[in-house]
Amino acid sequence: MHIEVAGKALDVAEGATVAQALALALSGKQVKSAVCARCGDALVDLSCPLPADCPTLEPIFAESPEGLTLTRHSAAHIMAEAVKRLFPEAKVTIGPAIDSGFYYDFEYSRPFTPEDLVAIETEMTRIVGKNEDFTRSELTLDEARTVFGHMGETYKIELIDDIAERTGAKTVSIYKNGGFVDLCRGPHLPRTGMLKAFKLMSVAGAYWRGDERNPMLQRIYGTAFASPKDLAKYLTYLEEAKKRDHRKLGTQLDLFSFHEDVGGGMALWHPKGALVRTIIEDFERKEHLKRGYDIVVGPQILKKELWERSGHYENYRENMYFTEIDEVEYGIKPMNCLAHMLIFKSKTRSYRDLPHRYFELGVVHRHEKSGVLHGLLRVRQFTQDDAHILCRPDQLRDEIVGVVNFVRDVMGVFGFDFTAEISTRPDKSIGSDEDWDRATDALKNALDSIGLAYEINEGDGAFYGPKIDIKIKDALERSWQCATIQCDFTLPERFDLAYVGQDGNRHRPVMLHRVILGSVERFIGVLIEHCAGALPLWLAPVQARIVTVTDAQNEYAEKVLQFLTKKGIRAEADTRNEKLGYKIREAQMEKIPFMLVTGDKEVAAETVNVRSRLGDDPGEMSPEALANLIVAACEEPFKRGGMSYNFSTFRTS
RNA sequence: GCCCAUGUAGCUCAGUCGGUAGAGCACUUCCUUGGUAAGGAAGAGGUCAACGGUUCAAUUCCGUUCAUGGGCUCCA
Repeated sequence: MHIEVAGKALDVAEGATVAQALALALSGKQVKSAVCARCGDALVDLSCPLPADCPTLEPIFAESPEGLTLTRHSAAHIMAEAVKRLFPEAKVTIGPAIDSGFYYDFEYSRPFTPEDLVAIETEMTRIVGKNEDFTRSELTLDEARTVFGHMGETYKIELIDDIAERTGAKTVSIYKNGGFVDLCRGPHLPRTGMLKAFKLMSVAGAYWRGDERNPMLQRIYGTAFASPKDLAKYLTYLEEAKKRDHRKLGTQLDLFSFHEDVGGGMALWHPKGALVRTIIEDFERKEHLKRGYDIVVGPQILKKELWERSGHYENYRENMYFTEIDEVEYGIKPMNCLAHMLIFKSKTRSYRDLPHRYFELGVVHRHEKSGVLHGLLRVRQFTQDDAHILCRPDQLRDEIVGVVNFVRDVMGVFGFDFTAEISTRPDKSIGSDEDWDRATDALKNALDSIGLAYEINEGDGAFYGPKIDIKIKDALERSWQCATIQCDFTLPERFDLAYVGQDGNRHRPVMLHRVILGSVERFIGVLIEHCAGALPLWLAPVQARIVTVTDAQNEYAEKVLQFLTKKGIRAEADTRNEKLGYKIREAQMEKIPFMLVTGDKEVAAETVNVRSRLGDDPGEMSPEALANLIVAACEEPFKRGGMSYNFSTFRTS
């Protein structure tokens, strides 16, 4: 038969295997290093006979994304083989490749221990060393049920039934490596020996099919790469991420803490951390005022009846805290919208005055499940930079544009790139098709007009309206959801919000919920990891520390400190009786942007010798020049978005 | 919420196969006046997360609670 192999047009004998076909176009070494092949759109095993309808054949190597996924999937099978050898009673379930490696879920009478992991890893190494073949065969459903029934693999039978029902398939494929047989779509590595680099990472509980009503299984996580070098690189990356962990840095830099006696998910902000928050919040308040928002403040608890009217009591009660005063039940707010609605409703509104943009740095409480709490990234009390925009339908698009531009400008200040996703109407939702179409179009339109690319998540919107989610990317390429813009058709309806139109009639306003940073807590957590604790100059709790060489310079240091403080710079003086190197080290570890070395030479010249935490030392200069440098550098990040901001304090002591 | 692991000084961690504990850093005092990532000495600091049980005796073993960490979407 006539096909194209790796770009070369060739004649391939009938009945040839994929590997044999590849060998016609590639060197022996290349064929040996291929893990599978792409035939048309499908991936096929090298050992398979060449499929009849296969116009093109391309080798897939371990280094490619498909090759990596395949390698990991095969690693999962090898791990399962090892587990079945060591723990014959264990039942296998599923074992896919994932972004960070692979896992396999087992049912076993007891949890696997770290010692078990070591033994399993050793067994895997042995299996790799034996270089067993992965062999594929096709079975009818009944044959497959019999095979797995004999082995007592009840989960596999459940999967077979599920596949039959879902796809209508008449046959399934199984793969065998060593003594281990698994139901699997494949393809796989030709031989176990081709697994060059793997490591088992952790054990965890996981529900069968992710459903907490199902039995808890034992999941073993591992990772695998095309080469030991890639594996080492990944492990280094994990180390780096660990070093940047905001929980660790939060303690080290004395920004915040959690306290057992307070309860989970509630942060205590120390002076330095609280200062960082204060600056961010101050910037946000000012910037919102500049952009035509009004600052409002709502109460922390509102009567239960109000939450019933909004629908939160019905849909969100599980996540809310309640309290009682004089036999009246109150709900602690998990969202800020209710007060904003009532503010709008407090008097008759005219079409002339729309839009109303209510901004609140609102403290909300949400009862997150105890198991999901995570440092500042997942807490139970947090502050949202929340706003609700109430506008006429014809203003919707421009309002969305305004919000997206706002997001872009703010993320630019912090140095985050971001991407946008639009989520459309889910199956379970309220509102007319017309409303949904109009709102979804407004969201798309707004992004189009700004020229921001976006993905569509069909059916992923909230039940009350479509939304835009913004995901930012940090220095380690991890993405975080912060900003969201959500259209809402329910709340204006439920609260009977109205404005008087040009025609003198009552009209329903459109409502947008939106946050820029999302949760201030979470954002600061992400920011800390992004900058590895070295907060940008404008946010650094201490911007400069004067370090004296000996106590002979203490008086001068005090003078410089007074001067810088008057200039609005957050400075302090380290006049302790310690050596210079010691003070420098400490300041460096605290990630203070500028260390001002002050010895006899500087006193005489009335200068300071400026050392930067980055190592690009600006050198000796007058306190005046330094103050100007810092002030200018603090303003820099805001210029890109055409903004300006400056937080200055004038401490007296 | 569920599974597993962990909880010892402010921080990082040893240790006790059941006989109430130790290091380094940080802190305090003293010596040292030293030019860009740790000078030296002494001292103080702990209901061994909390509560209950077993025991002559529990920080250690068992149970419960609280907190922290890794998971609980990836569909053969």
